[in-house]
Amino acid sequence: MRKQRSDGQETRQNLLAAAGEIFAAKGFRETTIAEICKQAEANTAAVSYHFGSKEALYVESWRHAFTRSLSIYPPDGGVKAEAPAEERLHGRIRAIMRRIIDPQSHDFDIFHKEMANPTGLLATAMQESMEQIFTGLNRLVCELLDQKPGAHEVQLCAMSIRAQCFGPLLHARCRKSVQGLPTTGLEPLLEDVEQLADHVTRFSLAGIRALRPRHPQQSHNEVGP
Amino acid sequence: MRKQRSDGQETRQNLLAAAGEIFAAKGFRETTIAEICKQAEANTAAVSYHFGSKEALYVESWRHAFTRSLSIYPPDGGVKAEAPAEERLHGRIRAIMRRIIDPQSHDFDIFHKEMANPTGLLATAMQESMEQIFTGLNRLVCELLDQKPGAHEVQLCAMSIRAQCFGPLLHARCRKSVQGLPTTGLEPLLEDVEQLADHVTRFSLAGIRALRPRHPQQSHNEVGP
DNA sequence: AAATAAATCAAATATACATTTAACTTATTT
DNA sequence: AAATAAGTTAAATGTATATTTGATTTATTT
Repeated sequence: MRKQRSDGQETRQNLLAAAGEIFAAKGFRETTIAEICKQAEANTAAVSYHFGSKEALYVESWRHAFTRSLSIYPPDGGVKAEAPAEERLHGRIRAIMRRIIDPQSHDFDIFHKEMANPTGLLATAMQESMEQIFTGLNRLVCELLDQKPGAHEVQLCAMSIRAQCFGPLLHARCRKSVQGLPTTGLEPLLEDVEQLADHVTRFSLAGIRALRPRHPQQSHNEVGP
Repeated sequence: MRKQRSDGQETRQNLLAAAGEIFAAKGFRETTIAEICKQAEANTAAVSYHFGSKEALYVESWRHAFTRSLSIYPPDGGVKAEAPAEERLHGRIRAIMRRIIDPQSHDFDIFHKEMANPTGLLATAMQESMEQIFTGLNRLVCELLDQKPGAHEVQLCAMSIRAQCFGPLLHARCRKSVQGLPTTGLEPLLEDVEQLADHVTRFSLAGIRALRPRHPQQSHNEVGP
């Protein structure tokens, strides 16, 4: 067994990085191997050599981006498991939002484009990845609602929260990538993720409480400013 | 001035219909003129002849789809302007959801793909169209919050509501278009739009009330089953 | 230093597709 | 019925781009 040349892994990494960035910006179909290779300072044949095909590079670059992103933004947002449920929710919401807004994170852009325009290539990889983020959120909602995981209310509330995290930020990202759009006056709101996270947390806690089976009124601790 | 041949307008309409359907399913770039023309039973040169280019057909087909959709699902959901604000909110939410879920409506699919993967061609057309739907919702939120249109709370709450309307349904649509995805057990929830609309209304009204400047407690009429 | 495997490269190949062209049909007008 | 304009058509053109090829370079081993 012979050692590999050192520059082999380097081009491979360069390709992964460039691919993540460009696939995120343009989606699978509109991305050309030529562009990726130019940015990675590699020859076009390098993709075929290192990954086999454009498709395989696509999948690998998604995994790469997601792994990176998950390690930087752990799903619990760094909030301790012993903290009150309200704070834990706030942590999770912040984690999702920070991840999406981070211009270095490309996994959500790729994800979004893949949802809108499925190639089918990421189906299983994404399914697994998303679960890592969402099951924790689901459990937390169970706890807040005081219900079993399967309950309709739980599914619906979790859905409401997820949607509020994704929607506005993807919207913001999109606006940036198209120039010449008239501004709507709510751009500053979208810039301030912390404020957005506070809002979604408060809004959602109120929504959850409204659905909770009537109990002796419990902790109404608010989270946020 | 000479009369036009009747079959001209017919192919034109066929092209618009086919284009809406296929652009919605595949997005601009992955759609080929050949496929549209095949479905419209027209020659490939017909696009050039009737619309000038693929780009122009794209824009026209969006307008066509949106106009149709708006006339079938008026933004107020058919709820009278005199009805209580809670019911009017319910109506608007239902209208958005029904429109998205209708398999004959292609405007939201095109919209979504354009957001994810902007061609830039629809920027202005979409801006105008969306406003028709959203300004009404914004005014309503103002009323519910008892605040001025520009207030941060209003923008944030309106955003929360919009996100809850779009997110789950687009999600549902996407799942249908990719086969071989493991089911998650929450598909039935997504099928039942009315239930979903009820949930989002209730959840959001609670969220809004939590943000409302303290007043003598007012009408707490619930909407839904 | 020679041998070898890994990696890179420029150029060639092949395919997919939007658009154009110019001939051909069909309906309407005079 | 001849003339004309609208509309349709098959085939041709040109461009973009994924992938392959075979030669070439580079680092490591013997």
